[in-house]
Amino acid sequence: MMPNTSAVSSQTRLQQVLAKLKKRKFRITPQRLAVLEALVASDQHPSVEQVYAQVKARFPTTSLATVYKTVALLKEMNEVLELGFSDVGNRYDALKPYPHPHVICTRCGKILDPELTGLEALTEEMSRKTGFAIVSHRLDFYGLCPNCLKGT
Amino acid sequence: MMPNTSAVSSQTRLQQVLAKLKKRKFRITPQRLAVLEALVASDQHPSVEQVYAQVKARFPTTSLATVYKTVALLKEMNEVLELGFSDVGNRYDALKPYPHPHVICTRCGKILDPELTGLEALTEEMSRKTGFAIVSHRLDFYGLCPNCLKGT
DNA sequence: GTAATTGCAAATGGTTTGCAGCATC
DNA sequence: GATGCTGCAAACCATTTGCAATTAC
Repeated sequence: MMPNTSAVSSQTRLQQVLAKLKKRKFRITPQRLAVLEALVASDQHPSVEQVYAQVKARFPTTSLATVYKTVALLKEMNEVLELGFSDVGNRYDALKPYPHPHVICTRCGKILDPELTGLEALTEEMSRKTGFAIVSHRLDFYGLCPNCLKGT
Repeated sequence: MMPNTSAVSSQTRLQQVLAKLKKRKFRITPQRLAVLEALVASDQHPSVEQVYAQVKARFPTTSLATVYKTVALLKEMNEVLELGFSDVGNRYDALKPYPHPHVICTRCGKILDPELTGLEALTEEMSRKTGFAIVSHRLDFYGLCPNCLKGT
């Protein structure tokens, strides 16, 4: 089954995840809610530290460990996508928690999630040439965004 | 300029890198040579620990730090490609030290480096849709290899 | 001979864990 | 009220670093 790839507002997405947490009988603590809201607030794939900073602004006693634990929980529920970068550490995407292509500007760090029609064909080519049954992928492009290109 | 993507024997590749090290006046120590040979001996993208184990078999006094330092040097010279995986840590490819697609079997860990003709078109589509000037990428597929599929 | 490299041990940084006390349901 | 969650501090693990001794050139 294909994931729903249409754009979802962060409000809707928040409600979606809250419903799944409740269904699985996890408690909705203020800290969890704040972590979730921070995750869902940005399409720029925030780091744990960035989430922590936002959460701490509202709940100053929150610990980093709690943020990590919440992220781990969401990861386990497949409600957040973890993107590991060897240079810049882990980033998270709670808006589109399924594999999808990224373009990352190596100058300003901006990230876009374009829809690529050619990806399906590429997966098919891969499968045909290797005999693998493909279940997932990771696809990131690196380069300069239009804005940073101007200043070159 | 496109990198030379044709298959290179590990012997040839070893000589290539040694020549570049000499040209840049880096010393060819026994430890470095052993690290390089271990890196080039496998197309399975070894970890630092795996390289270390091989090197230690021949030079028991070698330290892990030396392996890390050599790998860092090669990375800086663009003679090894670092592949970070959030679950399994960093892996290295000294045979094809430029971005290229991988398929990874999630059961047995086997890695293949197929040539995909559709990748160029996909990069072009990405560039056209976002206005980015693409300079690099990371593309990994995950699934089950033919062998592991049989035992399913 | 000299400057680079090694090997050790200590430091680092991101992430995880154990556990006592607290808060959600 | 019971169970799950939080926050703290310590533990972890891969990687990096400082430095004195060694070695390639």
